[in-house]
Amino acid sequence: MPRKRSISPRKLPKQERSRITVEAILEATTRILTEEGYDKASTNHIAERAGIGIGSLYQYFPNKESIVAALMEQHSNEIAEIVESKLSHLFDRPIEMVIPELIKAAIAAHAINPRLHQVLNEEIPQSERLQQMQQAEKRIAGLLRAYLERWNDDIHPRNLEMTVFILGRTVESLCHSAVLEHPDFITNSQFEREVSDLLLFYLKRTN
Amino acid sequence: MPRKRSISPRKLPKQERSRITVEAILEATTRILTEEGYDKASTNHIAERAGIGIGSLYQYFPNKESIVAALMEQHSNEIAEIVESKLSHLFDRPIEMVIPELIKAAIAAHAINPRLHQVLNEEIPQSERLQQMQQAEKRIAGLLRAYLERWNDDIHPRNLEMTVFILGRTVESLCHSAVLEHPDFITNSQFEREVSDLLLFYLKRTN
DNA sequence: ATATTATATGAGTAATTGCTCGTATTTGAG
DNA sequence: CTCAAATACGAGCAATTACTCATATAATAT
Repeated sequence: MPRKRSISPRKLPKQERSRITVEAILEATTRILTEEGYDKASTNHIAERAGIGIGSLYQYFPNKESIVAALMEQHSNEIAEIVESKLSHLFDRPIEMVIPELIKAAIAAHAINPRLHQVLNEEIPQSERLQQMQQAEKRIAGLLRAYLERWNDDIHPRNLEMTVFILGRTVESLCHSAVLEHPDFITNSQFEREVSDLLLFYLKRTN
Repeated sequence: MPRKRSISPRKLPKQERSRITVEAILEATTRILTEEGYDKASTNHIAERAGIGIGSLYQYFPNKESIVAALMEQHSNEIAEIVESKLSHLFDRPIEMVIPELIKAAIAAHAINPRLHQVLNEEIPQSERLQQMQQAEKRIAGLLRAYLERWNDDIHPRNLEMTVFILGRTVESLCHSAVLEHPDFITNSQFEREVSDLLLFYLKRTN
């Protein structure tokens, strides 16, 4: 009977000081990931930069994997919440209004901590990167699908599933790369405008 | 004077048997990366699966980094060549013909070894992933820019640099994700058609 | 004050890592 | 055949890794 490698915390902090310890661990991990990269994020180093003993770290996290998982869930939720809160009001608005807002939201979400987002997305070994990260994308894909279905009379995509995929991937990929590789694109609103056009002409096409 | 960590081979193979050894090393590394992931690719393990001694490995590669770098350059060249050879004939053809071919080429390029492409793109620590990988994208971006300039009278993008970026990123990202996450999309030609529409309506827009 | 629980600690361990170096074998030129 | 150059080898080292455990301190409850 192979014991599953647990991801959940070893024990929950009950006093204030331990809450601070847990926070320090997550903060230190974030700093290391963004400043030094994933391969420098050893548990010993995390404890050191958090200013705690290595033993304390293992009081609350059963293994290294669970620390990164906690960080992913946190970051993933922040992103999904930004997009969801911006789009939830716009369900009955026409697509010309929704798409630009979606793009603005995606850029804002990526601007929280671009480097952390990059490391979490690109540097974590597959085996550790559970579904947690893609969970945000799933939630957003659900929103998009619901929206497209609600406006079915105006948009009528050839293939709903494929359109949701193209929409989601394009927005995510373009905003992600732009924030990291072309911060100059983001300063004015031209980039938003271009990406909006890309998607709007596609969705509104008639044939 | 800090000695730079070299990437180039320690010595060049001069006899046939050493050429075989070098090939075995690269092949074993590819197999490990695709089957077991980057974090299982230790130099000892590579030598073992290549059927050679660890000492032999270090005859031709100064360090682990250089093995991955060699693999990246190889893979990167294969991809760039596929796309370039397909597009070089089409410089004077209209965009309605070129875009679908570009997408077909991109899908074909990603189909060579999708899992290797994924690991090389998503699992290698930033510090090791030199520019070599993005070199293929740079070459392709150059082609796209030249094409857009040649058809400047028909397409007149608002911002050439931004349009090249959007074009390149969208094609790469959609083909990459589709091959890995939606192989069912690839079997028929509907996906090609959809992505073509996405880009064509954008490029041909008049306003 | 005492007992119980929660929290903190870091020396130590077993495993793995990238890599060296002395030595052995094979090859091809003269 | 001779011999220098090319190639192969792998035991072993220093460094790093994830993680344990015995012990100590602090907070809380009674």
